[in-house]
Amino acid sequence: MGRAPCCDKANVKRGPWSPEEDSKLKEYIEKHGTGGNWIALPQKAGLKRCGKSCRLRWLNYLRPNIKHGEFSDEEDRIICSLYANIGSRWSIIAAQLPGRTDNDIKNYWNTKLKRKLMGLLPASHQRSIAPYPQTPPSSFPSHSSLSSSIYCSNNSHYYIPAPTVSLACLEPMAVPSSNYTNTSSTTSSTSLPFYQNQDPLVSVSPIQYYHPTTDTSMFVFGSEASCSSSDGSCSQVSLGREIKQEEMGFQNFMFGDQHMNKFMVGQGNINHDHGGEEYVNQYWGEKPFFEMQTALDYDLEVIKNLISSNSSSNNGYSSIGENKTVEKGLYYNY
DNA sequence: AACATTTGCAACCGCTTCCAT
DNA sequence: TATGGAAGCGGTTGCAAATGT
Repeated sequence: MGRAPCCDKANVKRGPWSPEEDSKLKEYIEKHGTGGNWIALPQKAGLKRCGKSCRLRWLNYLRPNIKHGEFSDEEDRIICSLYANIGSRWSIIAAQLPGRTDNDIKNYWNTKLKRKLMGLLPASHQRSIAPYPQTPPSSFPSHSSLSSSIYCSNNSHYYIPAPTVSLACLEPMAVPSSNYTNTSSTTSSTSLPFYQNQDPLVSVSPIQYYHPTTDTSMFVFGSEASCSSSDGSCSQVSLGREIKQEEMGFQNFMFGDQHMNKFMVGQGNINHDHGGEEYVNQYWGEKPFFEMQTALDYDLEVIKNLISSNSSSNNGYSSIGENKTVEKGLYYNY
């Protein structure tokens, strides 16, 4: 039993909008607003269109201050940077580009920008990037939710994309410091004054923590899970995507250590109410941490990897063994 | 000039999320 | 807490225009 259709498909007009329809819709919304109900709007406006179609037409074409035409270099840069960090979250990307719609950006990316980027790397640089193996190396955490298509290989170094965020808006926050200053799995005090990035844009990205005294940064994918579903599984968001996990308090993380020039990815339990900290599936990468941030080279590598991993998967969704699903270049355990 | 292919983009489809009840 | 309906979102499709042969 599928869901009921949003409108009577047989009695609604489809296809391109006529100028008359446009002016009817525009006139109605300018006079009455949407009323918060797109389904009822077409009838009130005298249009034989589906409410969803009206909404799309208004948002993507008719609403004021819509910008059409060429994208600037600055817009290109913003799109690339955000795509590298959050993937195809077009609505979020669009929110950073005034006047641009998610549809516009998506079309621009798929038809122009992606190709432009794929041809942008100079040949010498392209040769320096080792082809990404289909599967992670054996040293890579076998049960980690961070795996094949997110990690990048560059010679013997493996790393995952880090968010390119500023340290400008940070709020104090207590986070575990074990395994962050020490590679051993022994726990340590959590009193270090880390600061959590509060930028709403970054809230869908790995959370960045910063320790001002030691001038070190740490990125954590996901958040402490709170279990509420009846089947005992948990949901949390990492990179804006949902991760379900069976064990309470487990989260996926990447610790970057600027002093050691190393980083670590893995999973851990930092739920202090349930037995403190425990880290599993650790993997220490040898890519200097600072190299993972902000450089355009880095973004291009990530983007290239994302593009190729997306195009090689089945519409971005393909099964990789039991309980694992590739989604837009990442796969998770659940 | 005619036809084939490619490109660009508007619109649609269906799934997920949100929110009121 | 569960449920249903509407909005939001991202992927895909269809088609006209542009370009190539």
